[in-house]
Amino acid sequence: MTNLFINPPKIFCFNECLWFLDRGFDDCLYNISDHTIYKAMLIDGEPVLIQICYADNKIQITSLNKTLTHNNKQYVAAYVKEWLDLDTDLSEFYQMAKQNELLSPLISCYHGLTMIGINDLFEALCWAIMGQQINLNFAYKTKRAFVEKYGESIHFNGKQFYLFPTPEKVSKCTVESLKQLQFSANKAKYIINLAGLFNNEEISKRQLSHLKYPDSIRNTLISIKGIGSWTAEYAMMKCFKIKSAFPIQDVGLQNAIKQQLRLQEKPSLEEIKHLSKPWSGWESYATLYLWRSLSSPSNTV
DNA sequence: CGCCAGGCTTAGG
DNA sequence: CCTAAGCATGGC
Repeated sequence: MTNLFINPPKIFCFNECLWFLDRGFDDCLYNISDHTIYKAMLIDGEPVLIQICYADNKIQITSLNKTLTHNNKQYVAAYVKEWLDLDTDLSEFYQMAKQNELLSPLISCYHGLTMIGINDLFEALCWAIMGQQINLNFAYKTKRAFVEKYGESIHFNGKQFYLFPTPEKVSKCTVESLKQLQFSANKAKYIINLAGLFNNEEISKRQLSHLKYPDSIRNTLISIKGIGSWTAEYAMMKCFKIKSAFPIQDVGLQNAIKQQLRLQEKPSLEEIKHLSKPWSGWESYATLYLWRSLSSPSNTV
């Protein structure tokens, strides 16, 4: 057991983050109970269970099954900062949002919500591919089946905590085996192919992080089969934390805008382009808050 | 049966 | 660059 503490950013609300994480979907890669997050992560190649809670205005992290060295602690702190986007100062976003018809109610309702991400690029891309064009409940169901079949896990206090399957493991899956988990044949192909690219180090987060412009990251991602612009923008938003990333064709975004503005029909691409002009530079956060608005309570503001 | 769900690929302008 | 068609799967 090792404890460490992180100071949250100025604009931050742990409870809003907890609520988002626990907003009604069955995510198999963390657990929430008693205002605490439990998540398995890899430290020095070894699965470790950490808990994250909030006390005395600090984020408190505890490793539950391993004593952490000084370097381990730094790694875990960096991991959590990245996961919860704690190095982003939201002042500028909030200032813009305050003057925006669509966003101003949302930043007051969900004040302090941050971009909870997916640190691992392979996981982010697989998850985005799994979620393409199907309802989210079903997407989480297939993700659980996949993770429980191919992912490592830690047993702790009578529960299993899972890690996302590695590219190495997934690259050896067959289309048939994934179809049994209710993947479509195409998605199975895309994910197995993607796993091969990661396994052969033809693609990595580190390599893409060095690219100078978001467009070059986007173009590299889109060149991979199964990754279109929605998936690329999703990964840029959730994994690279690029603030201007924007899955503009997202059907959830369309529904959120329709609901917020009480439109009869979903807004067209042109309407969304127009509405999103003021968000320039913060499109990813605008999308996050609109997605958040789709989950109860406070379905409409 | 029909329509929808946090789309993608391919073919053809 | 843009549009349309075809594809694929489960939930309601």
